[in-house]
Amino acid sequence: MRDVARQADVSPMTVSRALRNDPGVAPDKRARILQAVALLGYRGNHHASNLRTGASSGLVGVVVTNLANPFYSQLAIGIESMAAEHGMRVILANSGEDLAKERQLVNDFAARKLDGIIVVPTANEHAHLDPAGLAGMPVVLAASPPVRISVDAVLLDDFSGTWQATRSLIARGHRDIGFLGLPASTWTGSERFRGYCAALEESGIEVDERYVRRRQPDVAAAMAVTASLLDQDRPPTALFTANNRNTIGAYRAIRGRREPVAIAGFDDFELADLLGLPLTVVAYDPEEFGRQAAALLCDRIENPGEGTRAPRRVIIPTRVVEYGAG
Amino acid sequence: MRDVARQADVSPMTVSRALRNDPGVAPDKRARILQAVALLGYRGNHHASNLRTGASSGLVGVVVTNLANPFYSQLAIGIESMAAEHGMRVILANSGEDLAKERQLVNDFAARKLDGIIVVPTANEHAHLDPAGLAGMPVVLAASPPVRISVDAVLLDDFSGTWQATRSLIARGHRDIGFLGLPASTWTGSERFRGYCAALEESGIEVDERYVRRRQPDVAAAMAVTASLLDQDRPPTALFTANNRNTIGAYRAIRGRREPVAIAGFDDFELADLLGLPLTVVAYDPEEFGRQAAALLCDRIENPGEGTRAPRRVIIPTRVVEYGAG
DNA sequence: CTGTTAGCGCCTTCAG
DNA sequence: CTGAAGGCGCTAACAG
Repeated sequence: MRDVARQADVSPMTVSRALRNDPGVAPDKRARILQAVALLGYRGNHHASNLRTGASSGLVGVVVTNLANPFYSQLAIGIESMAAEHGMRVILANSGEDLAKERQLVNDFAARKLDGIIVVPTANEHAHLDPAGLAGMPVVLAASPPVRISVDAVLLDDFSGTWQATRSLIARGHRDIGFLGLPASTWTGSERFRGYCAALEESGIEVDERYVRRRQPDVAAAMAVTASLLDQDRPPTALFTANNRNTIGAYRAIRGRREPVAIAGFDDFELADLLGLPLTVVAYDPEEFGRQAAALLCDRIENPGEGTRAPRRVIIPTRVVEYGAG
Repeated sequence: MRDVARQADVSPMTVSRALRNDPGVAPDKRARILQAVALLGYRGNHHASNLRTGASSGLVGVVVTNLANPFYSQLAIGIESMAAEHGMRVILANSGEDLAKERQLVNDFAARKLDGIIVVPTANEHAHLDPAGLAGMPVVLAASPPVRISVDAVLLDDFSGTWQATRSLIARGHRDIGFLGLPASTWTGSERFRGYCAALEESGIEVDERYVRRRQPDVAAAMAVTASLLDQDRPPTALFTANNRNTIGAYRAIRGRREPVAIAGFDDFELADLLGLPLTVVAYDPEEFGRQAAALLCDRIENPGEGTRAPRRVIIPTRVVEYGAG
């Protein structure tokens, strides 16, 4: 900056002002300065500027559990687009469902003085996500409500989406319905199981633990587990699958079989309508989910005064979509 | 930091050293310092530290053209994973195929003093991507070779992948083969068209411009264009589709029709094997693509001395996969 | 092993 | 409208 000042024959102070579009710089000097900047290829230093102003870094951190799941990529896309509308950029990181890594990422983000973070928590342990311990950095949780901390959250309508989709299986005459779920300790895992149980109960069907599985982290595992479900005595005639990985795995396991098995699953996905099996999905807009999370966060960032305002919850609606046999 | 120093009854310098795990701090003082840090909830300031050391920010920037295309999300996943192995984080941004936005993003990244950037260029104008104009910040291009600048690049084997896939259509007796391409000015668009032409030529088939289309940015457009291709006199009996968006759009347009149309397309995608049509795809590993790009970049970052070393090119191999009729 | 001094590049403040 | 002085939080380089 000194070099630019010398080149333009003004003081560094004037350069600083010109570059920030401060009103009150003589047009001719401004022109000289801009020319000098171009000539020297000068580029400001955000670190120095942020250090002095203590100003925002213009960065939002995002921590998700599994980027390989298209749901999380789409979430990231939604966050990125809303953040861009607020002039912010997104730092993306993957916790891989590892609580220690999540903690480390959050701490790193706080040290970088990010303006805020959006986290899909891996576990129910949220103490490290309390803004009070993060220099007041706003936090928004996605897909899981806060536990013993007070922050905004965006959630899906897990319970009633699952409930309705399971009902639609029952309405088609199924009574032996398998459940390919998520770990019971997670919010989505538990809410979706609750929805499944509620639908069975209201029709007087008992939940049979022989039909319930909860440990299928990827498509291959879901395939294997589906096969084992169907190979037992009196196998289920239908399945509820708790996310898109399970739906696709179940579909792959079923398609080679003689006896038809109906599927209802959480998450819509591209080409779901073309699978050539009757398929019910609990659909919602994952990008909108991300946009809502970013909107909550940007609001907190832009209105820091109201930091003590009650935490908000946004519920993303779901709808049940029936795909025909193609 | 002063507060911590006072609390621990040492000088700020010692705190600084302790926090950076400098060897040569008495264990008892170190313990006192860590305790004080915990008590006060102190957190270092990256901006100040970076300002002083001029050191790396530990951040890699990524600019892609269209995050909504799963190819780019997977690319980002690969970059994120390799960057994480090198202790770096990723800032993700979307240019939306807008050159002005790409320029702005790159400039912003340079001002933030990122350690390096990976860019999927929107156009053939690359002057703004020259490290010489970016304070020496390393740049790696993805999916497009550098034009009039000297930087590393990771490319797909666009030409021969397309050539082979088109040949496989010809081998099955097709001679009227449509081409759903990408804009001719892009590298991938041009290379894939070249591969298509080469395959036709070697079999003595003339390229018929009536069968060639290049402006289908999304699935809906690809569907509409496919319908118009097939509704002309003497419609093509097969199609080569230049990316996954076009393949899926073409598939959707074709499946309701009476006369069968074969498809070969660039990009593999989930569920491609289940579409119930014979489908040939040019497959490769998009995450590996991202990992290779990040590896090139991290190498440049970690070995800055050799900045003048000749630019490298990594070609990601493709293979042709034939999916049966399901 | 520890503290002192000085300054990274910028911006707030105040005096011309 | 412009410039001089000083300091944001941290850490090299040196001196004890």
